[in-house]
Amino acid sequence: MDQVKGVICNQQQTTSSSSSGEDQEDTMMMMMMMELRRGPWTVEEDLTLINYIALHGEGRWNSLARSAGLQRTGKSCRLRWLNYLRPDVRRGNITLEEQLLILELHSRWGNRWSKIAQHLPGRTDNEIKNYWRTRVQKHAKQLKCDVNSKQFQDTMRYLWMPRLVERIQAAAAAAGANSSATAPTNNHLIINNNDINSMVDISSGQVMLPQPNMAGSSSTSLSFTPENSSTAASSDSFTAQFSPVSDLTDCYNYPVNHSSSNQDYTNYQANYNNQLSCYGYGETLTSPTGYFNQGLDFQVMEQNNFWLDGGDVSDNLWNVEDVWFLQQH
DNA sequence: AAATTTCACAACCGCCGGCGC
DNA sequence: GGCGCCGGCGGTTGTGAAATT
Repeated sequence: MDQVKGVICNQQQTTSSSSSGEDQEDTMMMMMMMELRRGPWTVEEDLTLINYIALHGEGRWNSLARSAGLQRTGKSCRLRWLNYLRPDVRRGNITLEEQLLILELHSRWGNRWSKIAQHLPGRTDNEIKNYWRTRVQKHAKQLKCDVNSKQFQDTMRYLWMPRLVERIQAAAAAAGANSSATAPTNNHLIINNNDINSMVDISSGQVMLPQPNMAGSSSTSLSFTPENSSTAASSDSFTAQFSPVSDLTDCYNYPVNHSSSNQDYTNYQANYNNQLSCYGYGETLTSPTGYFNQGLDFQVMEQNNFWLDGGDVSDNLWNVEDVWFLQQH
């Protein structure tokens, strides 16, 4: 494993790059003078870094690297510490709650990974960025649309995110006191995932998010309304609602399997229309761009074969609705 | 079983802004 | 105000593991 392919960098690869500024020259200088290592960190290097920071604290990364005797750039040390070695860093198993947060915050702020990461304690911008690229963009690719396109963003907002909320609540209800989310009490579902202290209001469908660096003293609500769609949002503070799950569960639970009939889906769609109209989504099933007003091409859906029965959690959130949603363009 | 492809994620790169001198 | 250093950020790449052919 930790084979040192940490190539001792001499003049490597710089020839073709556009020698932009001092960063590169400085780095090259340092590398030539100190034979700086690159690539995967070894256990010994990790321990050295951990021990040094334990004794002297972090910061001043370039001098830290030198003082600790690490043949790494300060940047490399900083990155290794922040993304991997820090005691409070959490890796892997991005929860449903975290996925919901990521989707919402990304729709709001775009690729502001560090800003998004501030709302996911223990998660690094790097991990969120990787999650986005490997999971979300993968689905955009499967659905043959651009991840930044309006229809994909609306698909996330009006289909995927409500589904996530439903799953979070279903999981909480099923698991009860043993789950990562406590059973609903007083119409509130507390998502108490060690680091994530979010709250879903059962009756209103609100998700309350903790503000960063405020120790849960205030919160932020997620929005799923057209008024607050990705194009409209601008404020860091937001409050709005998605449809209460208790009323829309059936919609999201449409049986996505191959035996579903056209009539089933038509009924389902009508139901969805009715439900949404109850919550201010308009006369018919609407999105800001009106995708829901179109007909349905089951043949195309069958051909696309998006009835997923496996894969990770996020995979399961994509189904016939998404394809249909996107087919409307 | 071997080869190939895909996935996940750690690490690097270049750019930029803040800050001290 | 200019300069250099440092650190943060977002984009990209490299690579081992897992899945597929």
